[in-house]
Amino acid sequence: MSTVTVTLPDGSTLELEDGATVEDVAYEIGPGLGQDTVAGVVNGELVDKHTPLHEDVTLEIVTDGSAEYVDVLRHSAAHVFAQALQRLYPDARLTLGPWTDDGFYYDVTGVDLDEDDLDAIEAEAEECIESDLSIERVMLDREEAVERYEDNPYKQEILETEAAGEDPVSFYEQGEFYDLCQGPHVESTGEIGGFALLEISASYWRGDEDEDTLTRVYGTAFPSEDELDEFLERRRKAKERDHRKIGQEMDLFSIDQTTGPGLPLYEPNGKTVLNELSDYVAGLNREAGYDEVETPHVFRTELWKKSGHYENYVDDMFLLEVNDEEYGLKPMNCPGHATIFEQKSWSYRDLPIRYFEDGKVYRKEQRGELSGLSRTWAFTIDDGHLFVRPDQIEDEVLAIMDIILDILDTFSLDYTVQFATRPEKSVGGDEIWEKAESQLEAVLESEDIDYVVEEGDGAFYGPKIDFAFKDALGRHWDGPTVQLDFNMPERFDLTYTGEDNEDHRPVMIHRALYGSYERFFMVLIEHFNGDFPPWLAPEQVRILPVSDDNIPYCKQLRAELSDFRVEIEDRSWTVGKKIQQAHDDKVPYMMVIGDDEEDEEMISVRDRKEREEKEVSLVDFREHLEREVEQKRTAVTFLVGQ
RNA sequence: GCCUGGGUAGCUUAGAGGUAAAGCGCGUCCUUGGUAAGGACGAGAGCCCGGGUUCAAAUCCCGGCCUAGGCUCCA
Repeated sequence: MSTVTVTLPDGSTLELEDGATVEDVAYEIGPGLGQDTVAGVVNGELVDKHTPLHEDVTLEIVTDGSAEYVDVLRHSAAHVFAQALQRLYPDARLTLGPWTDDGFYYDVTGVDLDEDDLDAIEAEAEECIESDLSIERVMLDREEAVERYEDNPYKQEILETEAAGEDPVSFYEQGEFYDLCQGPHVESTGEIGGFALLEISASYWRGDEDEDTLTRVYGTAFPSEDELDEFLERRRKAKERDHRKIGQEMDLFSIDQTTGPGLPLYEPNGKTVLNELSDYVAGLNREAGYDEVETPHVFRTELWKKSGHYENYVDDMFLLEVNDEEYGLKPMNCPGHATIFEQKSWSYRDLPIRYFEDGKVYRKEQRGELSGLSRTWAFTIDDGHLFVRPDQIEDEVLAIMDIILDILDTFSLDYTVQFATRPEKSVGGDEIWEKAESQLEAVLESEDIDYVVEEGDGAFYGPKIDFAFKDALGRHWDGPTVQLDFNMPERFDLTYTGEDNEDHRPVMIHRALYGSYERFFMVLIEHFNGDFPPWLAPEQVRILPVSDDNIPYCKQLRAELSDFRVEIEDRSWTVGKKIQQAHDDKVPYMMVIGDDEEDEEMISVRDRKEREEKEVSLVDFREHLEREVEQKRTAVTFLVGQ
C-alpha cells in the first residue's frame, strides 16, 4: 500500500495511506480536531473534508475557528439562496454559485427577477435556515446526475467539464434541495447566523460575452447576526462617501447629460482642489529636475501609427476628419513627448531628459464602464516621460520612487506594490530586459518596499512597478506607476550620441504619480469622506457673523486672511443654522464673530470636529493655519486638546 | 458593448391615463440671533428625447439618450 506525505502548517509531516481523506488526517492529529473539521485547504485550495489525498500535499484543517470557515459558510448560504429560489420559482435553473471575498453569488436562469423579489426570497431563505436542515454530501452515479439535469444545459456542461471523468459525482443535499457541487459545506443550514441578499444583476455564462446572459444574485452570510449588521453598516458608509454624491453636495464636479457621458465638468470648488494637487506635484517635479512641456489635444493619427498604438487601439480613439486627413484626440501623452525629444540631437551628457505634463487624454471606453470620476472618456494624467541611458535606469527609478513615497505619505494613503516582469511576447533583447528587471528589483529592495512579483505580467515593451492605493475603507485603486519602455525609442528611432561618438538608443520611462487626476480625486474624496485637509479644502475658513451688524468686521477679518480661501456667511440665519451649514459644507474651520469678539478684538474658532474655543487671537490662528497648510497636514489641529 | 433597474423644479424624492406635489436650496419681508435647522410670503417643471396607442399620456407601448448595479474590457 502506497502512502502520501501530508505537510501541516507548522511544518510537521504525517504519513497516511493513499486515499486517506482530509478528515482522516484531522482524526490522525486528534479526535477533537477530527470532530471539528469543516473542510481542508489542500495545496492552497479549499476542499471538502471527504476529499481523498493521492499525492504528497500541504494541508490545513479548517474548523469553525479558521479564516476559511466563513467561505465555507457562504458557499452553503449560496445553496440556501438557491433552495429558497426554487421553492418560490420552480422553473429556476441553477448554474454556478461560488463564494466570493465578501459573500457569494449564484448565477441562475429561467426566472425573471428584480430587486423587489429579493425580500420574498430572503424570507424563504430564513425559513430554510431556521429549519436547520442538515447538509449531506451524496455521491451519485454519473447516469443519475445526468438524468437530474436533463433540462439544465449548464449543469450538463459542468458535468462534462469540471466533473469530467468523475463517477460517482458529488452532490450536496439539504431537505428537498440538491445541487451538483464539489463543496465544501457546513454541516447544517442553521450555522448561518446572518443572511442577506444584496443585489441583482446580470452575468455571462462562463464570463464570456458571446455566451448566454444569466441572472446573478449577490448575497452574503456570517456566523452571527452581529457580523452581518456590521458588514451592512460598512457598506452603507461606503455608499455614503461615494464621490459622486459628495461631489454633487460639495459642488466639486458634475457630469451633465447634455455635454456627454464620461466628460466631467469641474466646478470652481473642484478646480481649486485640482489646482492644489497639480501645484504640489509640479513643485516636486521641478525639484527632481523635470522640465514642463505641453502638447495639444489633437494630433494627426500619423503619430499613433508611428507609435504603434493605432493598430491596437483605433476603436477606442475619438477620430475626426479634417481636410481629408485623419486626426484624433490624444489617448496618450508619450508619443507627443517622444516627438519633443526628437526635435534636437542629444549627447550622453544631456541624459536623463525628464519631461512632465498634466496632459488631458481621451479614451472611448466601453459605454457601460463609465462611472463618476473613476472611469471617464476624458481624463488628465500627471504624466512624466524620461529618456535615459540604460545605466541610469536604477538611479532614475529610485528618484521616482522617492517622489511617489513622499506623495503617499502626504495623503496618508496605504498602498500595495506589484512588480511585473517580462511577458512571453515582448520586444527588446534578453540583455536589456535582464538588466532592467534587476535594476527595478534593486530599487524596490533598497527602498525596503514590500512588493508582489507578478511574473510575466509586464507590458510587452518593458517591466513595470504599479502601486495600488488602499483607502480608508480598505478598497484598492490603481495608483502611481513606473514603466520602462524599450519599444517607443525603437519606433521613434530615438538616439543620443555616446562617449564613443556612436548613436545609442535611450530607454524611455513612463511614470505617473497620481495616475489620473480624476481617479485620484475620487480616491481622495472617498478616503477623506469630503473632509479635505485644509491645504486642499475649497473653502478653508468660513466666518459666521452672529448678527448682520458684525458683517463689516467680518470683512476686515477676511482681508487679514486674504491668502487663504475664506468666505463670510452673510445669510440672515441664526448662528446655529450657520454652523450647521458650514459643517454640511465640510469647511475645516469656522470663526464665529459677534459683539464680544469685536469688542475684544478676538475671534472664536470652531472646527469641523465640533471643537471650539473663544477668545483666540487672530494672529495665533493665522500662524497655525499657515503651518497646517504649508505642512499639508491631513487633520485640523488648531483646536486639538480642546 | 451586453443584461436588469431608473430618469418628475438647482438638489433629494413622492405621484402613476383626466393636465404636477413636498423638503432643501433660491428671492422678498419679518426676525438680529451666541455654537448643529426662527417665521411668513413668493418665484421656479419642455415630467430625458422622438415616435405610437387613446377623446385624453409625465403615467401605457416602441426606439434612442443619460444614469445605477453587474458582466465583459481598460494602451
